[in-house]
Amino acid sequence: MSLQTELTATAAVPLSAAARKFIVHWGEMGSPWGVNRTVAQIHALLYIAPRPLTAEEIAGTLSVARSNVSTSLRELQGWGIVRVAHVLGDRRDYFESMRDVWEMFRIILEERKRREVDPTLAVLRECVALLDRARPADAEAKQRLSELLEFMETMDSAYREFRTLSIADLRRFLKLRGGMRKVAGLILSR
Amino acid sequence: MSLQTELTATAAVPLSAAARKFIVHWGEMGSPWGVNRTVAQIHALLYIAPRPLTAEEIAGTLSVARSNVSTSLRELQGWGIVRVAHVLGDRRDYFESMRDVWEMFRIILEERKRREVDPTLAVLRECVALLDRARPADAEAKQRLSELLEFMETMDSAYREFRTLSIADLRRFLKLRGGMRKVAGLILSR
DNA sequence: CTCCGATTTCAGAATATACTGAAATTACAG
DNA sequence: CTGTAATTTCAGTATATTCTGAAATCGGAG
Repeated sequence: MSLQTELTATAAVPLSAAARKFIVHWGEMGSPWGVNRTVAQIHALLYIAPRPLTAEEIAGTLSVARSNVSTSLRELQGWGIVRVAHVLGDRRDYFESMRDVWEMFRIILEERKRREVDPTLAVLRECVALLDRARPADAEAKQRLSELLEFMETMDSAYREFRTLSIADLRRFLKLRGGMRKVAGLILSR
Repeated sequence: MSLQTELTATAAVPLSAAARKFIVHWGEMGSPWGVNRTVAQIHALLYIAPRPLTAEEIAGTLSVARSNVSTSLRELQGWGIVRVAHVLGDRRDYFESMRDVWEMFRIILEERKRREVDPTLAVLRECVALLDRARPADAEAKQRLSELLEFMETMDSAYREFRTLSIADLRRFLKLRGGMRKVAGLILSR
């Protein structure tokens, strides 16, 4: 028997009231972001945990099936915001969340763009191409889809540039009070 | 019997292949954005339609129940991107989508901030306040939640400023090639 | 190779969400 | 007020998603 297991049947990590509140809320906010409750709760737990946790501990703390934890951890690893760590002399996998919120934000943005924006751009291009040789009755649809495509392409390019900024620069820029005003003054009104 | 009704049992609007492709795709993209398929499809249909449509026509075109259309239209009106229009001498409600993609983008961003970001900020503030008088064991959680709160507050302020720009300025800014580089050069490296 | 703890897979159960159709309500014409 | 088209509400049904627990797989120790 490993040193850590002792006689705990369900190895739950103790949580303060604040920690519980945060985990529950993060779980509820998951849906609009396209991740289910358990995945979001596990992420919340790992984010505030003072040390990496085993799947067993996560299951015990959140009261969900061990198998569910396994699947959810795989998804979080797929997003690239959770990774495996190991403890010397312990065969079990320990999991820890990325700490840097700015980096996490960037990764999630990138991933969502890949999954949602890129396929939509592809479809819009196809549709506009199809409508180029269409009847006059489809003129309105063509106009609308072209505008939508142009909008999304503008956003996409802006995002690509924004992505080239270092986290440090991005942070400094967003923290500037009156930053947007300055941008408007310096760059726009030429 | 009104002039428009004639003998059509299910009043469907004819759709080109491109239009169908767009509507189907937009419906699939709905989930990650927190709206269900029908709502997203109705929005897509109204967006490309050359004229306002009745609920009946929408139901016929998309093959969904009339009552479902009613509920979904209500939701779209709640988001503020669809509105009712009327035709002289016709009692029925006609529905049309907002046309300006930039304005639609702004409205959706605003609404999502209100529904997702604001409540999370409130919870994080509560949690950090609770952890201020907590045991040393919770030091890590406090640190993590403080950082997350600071990050979200920075984003929130940046968004508030960004919101003060006119659509025209915003558009010009995002369309600037090398815009981000210029911002970095002019504002950041002081 | 065998054993055993750790992990993953997956079929079925539980739950949540979306949708339908009938009934109720609304609102306008006559 | 009465009749009727238009719309909304809502209880029940259908569908989709999430979760569980048992079984299979993995992988290292001996």
